[in-house]
Amino acid sequence: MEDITKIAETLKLLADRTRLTILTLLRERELCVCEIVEVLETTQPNISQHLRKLKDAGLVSEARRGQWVYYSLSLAKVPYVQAVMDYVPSAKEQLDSLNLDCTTDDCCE
Amino acid sequence: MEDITKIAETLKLLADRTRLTILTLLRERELCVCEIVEVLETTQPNISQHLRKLKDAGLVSEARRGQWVYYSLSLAKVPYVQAVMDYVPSAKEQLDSLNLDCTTDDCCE
DNA sequence: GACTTATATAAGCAATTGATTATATTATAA
DNA sequence: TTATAATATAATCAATTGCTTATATAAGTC
Repeated sequence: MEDITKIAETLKLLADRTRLTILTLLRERELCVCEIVEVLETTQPNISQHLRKLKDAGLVSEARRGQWVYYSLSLAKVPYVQAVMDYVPSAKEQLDSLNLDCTTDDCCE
Repeated sequence: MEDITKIAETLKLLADRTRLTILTLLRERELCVCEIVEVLETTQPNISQHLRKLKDAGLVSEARRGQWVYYSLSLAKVPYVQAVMDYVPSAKEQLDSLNLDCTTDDCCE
């Protein structure tokens, strides 16, 4: 079992509205940075920096495809994070509205 | 299900080594402030302030008995906190050493 | 090549946080 | 009532944090 200091450290990553929402969005499907930026209505560097922290902790993984970098959840090794996520309400609706925009704006391809 | 902002807010309370340790200690049994101070080797106001935050969030409850105020876990209404706690290693040994001291020092009676 | 789009990194800053020290409150004991 | 022990609160401060703006890198397009 993980050390308590390490657990507290990891929980800090969840204990932020923006990052917790990012993880919740990624539960639906992998997303590129610009999609997350659009849904969360903030700046791109802000999201990139949050993603970096999540990646450093191993909570998400990235895959570049062309100009886009897609992020996806990787919670296999942190069961307590997965356990928390089970109690976070879905953000599916926010993603739906994103898709609508994309058909008109050709955002992210 | 709780709102994501509220969940992030509550997770902030767990995302601190001192507070997470306090909750872990309280999993063993209720403790008075001075016992927690002794185990965590910090100052009394520090612990009191952490306990206040945990109490305000409803994660612990207090019961005064004489000069002592005993704190205990109350996680019934926050299942995701309970879920996290299931992955935090026991702090039973730290409490054992506390008991030894008490027999000699008559700390907290 | 030059231009655009997507993303990352760096620097700066206001706000929050965890801790300390000092003081107040509450209860017990002499 | 005076003294002591347990706890709470207030003031202060250094460190951390989340965000913004500016700039750099990387990939695609013309």
